[in-house]
Amino acid sequence: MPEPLTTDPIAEARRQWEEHGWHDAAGGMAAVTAIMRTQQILLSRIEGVLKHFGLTFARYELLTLLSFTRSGALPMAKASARLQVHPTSVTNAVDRLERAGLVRRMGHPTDGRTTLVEITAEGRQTVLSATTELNAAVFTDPGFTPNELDELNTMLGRYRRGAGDFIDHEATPGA
Amino acid sequence: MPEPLTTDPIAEARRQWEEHGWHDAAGGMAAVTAIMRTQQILLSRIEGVLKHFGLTFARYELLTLLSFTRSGALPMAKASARLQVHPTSVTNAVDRLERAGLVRRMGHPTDGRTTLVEITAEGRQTVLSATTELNAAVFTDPGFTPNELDELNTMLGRYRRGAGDFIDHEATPGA
DNA sequence: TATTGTTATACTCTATAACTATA
DNA sequence: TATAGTTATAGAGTATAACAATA
Repeated sequence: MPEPLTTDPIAEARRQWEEHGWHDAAGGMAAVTAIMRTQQILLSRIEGVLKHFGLTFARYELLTLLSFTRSGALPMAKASARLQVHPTSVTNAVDRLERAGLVRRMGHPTDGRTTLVEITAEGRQTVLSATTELNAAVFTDPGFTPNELDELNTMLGRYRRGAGDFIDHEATPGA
Repeated sequence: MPEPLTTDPIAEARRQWEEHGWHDAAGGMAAVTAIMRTQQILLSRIEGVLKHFGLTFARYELLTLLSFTRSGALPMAKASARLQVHPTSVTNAVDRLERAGLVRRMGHPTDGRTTLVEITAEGRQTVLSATTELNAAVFTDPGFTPNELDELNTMLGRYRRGAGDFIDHEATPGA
């Protein structure tokens, strides 16, 4: 990685936006770019931890989802919908996880078309260890104050709902 | 894309975190996951616009950076540092942009090692059109209130500085 | 005819290592 | 010896299209 910058590149971009007269868009541009960059930093921290377990964030999320299920199994399409990723991404993730022995493919008992993904005992063990380390290394102190976390959860929850990410009754994620 | 969810998957994950006794990490997990997801939504909106210009977000950012330079040119390493991406990513982006006629590679006048990237007239035209459309379609109304934008800029600016993203004197990006 | 999932293909960005050329 | 950049290679996620099997 390169040397540290001596000035905030996003603040600098915002200044340029203002100079070009794009006042209405400057704040939005800065916030959107900041979200992009923050995601990058967080993802890099997370994947640094998950690497120890041979997992990527996408595969970790799939394992976590399965581990929270009563039966430990889910149809591929359900996993795709819940994780909000493309079906081929699930196929790919399951391929890798299956090769690692963390999940297993099974036929559906009544619908011959659907494939069930089931987490294995080893998968449960792995996701538990990974979560423990992730919680300690990132989630317990992600770099925001408790107050900021509440604001983020409220604000982004509202944003995601507005973007059609989910149809919710009225529950507010924050607090 | 799959059918819309009837419940917020992040709120659901948070509930599971609480149930497992991971109270200290639940809020951080939810906020971090929300940032990830929000980034995905925003990026998809942005790339939907940039597609009309044959650009990706990474290439758009490079073009924008060059267009804000006095001379319209920058050494590869400088671009890498400013955009906070890997040198090979810059090489790749410049390859594509050069093939599209939007930038041009030039030798450095005094240092034979460095390559300068210069934006072409067509590149300037393209980045201006793209910015106009991006501002209208996304940045002017990104889905957050002006107040929320300020909070995001302040909060994420502080976060990025804390993460060592840049060494700033004291300037606060928000407001 | 519609749905589920896989395969093939392709295109991102990212990262490491090996290499050339220059300072 | 250190720096700048390219190349080769590999891996990740994402996406479209074609296809098989089943409902």
